Amino acid sequence: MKDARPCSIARTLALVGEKYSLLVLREVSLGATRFDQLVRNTGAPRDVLTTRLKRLVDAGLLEKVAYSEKPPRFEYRPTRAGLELEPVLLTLMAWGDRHLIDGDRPMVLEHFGGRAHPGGHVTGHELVPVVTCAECGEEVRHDDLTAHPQTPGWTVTGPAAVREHDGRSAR
Amino acid sequence: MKDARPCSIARTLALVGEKYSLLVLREVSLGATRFDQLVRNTGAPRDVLTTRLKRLVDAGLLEKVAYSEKPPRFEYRPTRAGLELEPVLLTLMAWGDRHLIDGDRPMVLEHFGGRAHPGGHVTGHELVPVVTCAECGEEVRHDDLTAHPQTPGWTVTGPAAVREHDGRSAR
DNA sequence: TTAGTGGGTTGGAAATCCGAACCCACCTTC
DNA sequence: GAAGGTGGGTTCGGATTTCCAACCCACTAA
Repeated sequence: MKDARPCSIARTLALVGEKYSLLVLREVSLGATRFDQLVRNTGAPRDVLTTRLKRLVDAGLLEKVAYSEKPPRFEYRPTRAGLELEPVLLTLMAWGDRHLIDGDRPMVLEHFGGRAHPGGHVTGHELVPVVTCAECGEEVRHDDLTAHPQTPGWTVTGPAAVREHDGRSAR
Repeated sequence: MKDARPCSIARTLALVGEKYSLLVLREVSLGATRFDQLVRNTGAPRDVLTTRLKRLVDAGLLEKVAYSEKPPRFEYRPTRAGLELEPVLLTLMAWGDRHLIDGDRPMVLEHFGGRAHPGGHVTGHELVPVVTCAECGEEVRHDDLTAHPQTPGWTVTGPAAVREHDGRSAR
């Protein structure tokens, strides 16, 4: 990855884009925080898992917490930053559910939103994740976006073209 | 990846989780659809890019459209399914902007939402992507989720644990 | 004619991934 | 107290992938 467009997507992927990294985060989010659980549930080879865990801990996405001395044993808990990657996992899962699944989905997420009625039955509903804009509250559609690269020399040219500092429009 | 938890995240990543694949989708979403643009903007080696493009076309995320005969030249346009991965890109970018950036963000997305006033000035605002639940409209928080694996033998055990087959509700 | 461009393909070196085996400390059961 | 099991790794050699530079071919422009 020599000199590509400077981009937060690329930088994030440099951190968690290696094989198994996001699956590890999925598992710790689900509560499987121990080494052998991670081996079983992600399918990663043990040595690969070791290096992934090291990397994620160093990056501050996981923390290594001892749950036993003698023998020293650790679990890997997601930090706040790690949990904040959950939206990525949710959108990946939603896409896979929509495009890759033949029959039933392999996992259903139940969402307890809408300020649970105090005292009443607390009932959830199925989660249907959608990306919206915090500013205006609307669902984000591709055609409503315009990209403004901040680095000179890395303009965009397509339908989402930037119309910068010169009267004529791009393309 | 032998036998791991059956999961749409894993299946989606098996498709687009290889190095550069998501960057390719970023670029075609931005309008850079030609081979050498993709080489420049993603930083991928040309041969790797060739195999990635082949894979994405086969999977139906891109379509190869001729824009010149003699010599035959193609561009790679995102299909609807490909564009539907944009939420993944947006959440990755949002995370990187929040956690990885020292100074200014490398790219700002302008959102034209809220049903543009017909005739008036069409002004956008900065996009702040948030994952919400289409069912109840609320922002999705980790603690509001409960996972229900559908495959026997792949239960979850953590704070998002499943509470199956016993009447009491979660939380 | 010479140079340049778009879109690849090829070859060898470098990095990564993989599975299995091994290790060690502890706990339990016979 | 020997035998086996478990949790958490490390080490090994070999199989894949990735990388990068060089090359190729068809065409266009100067």
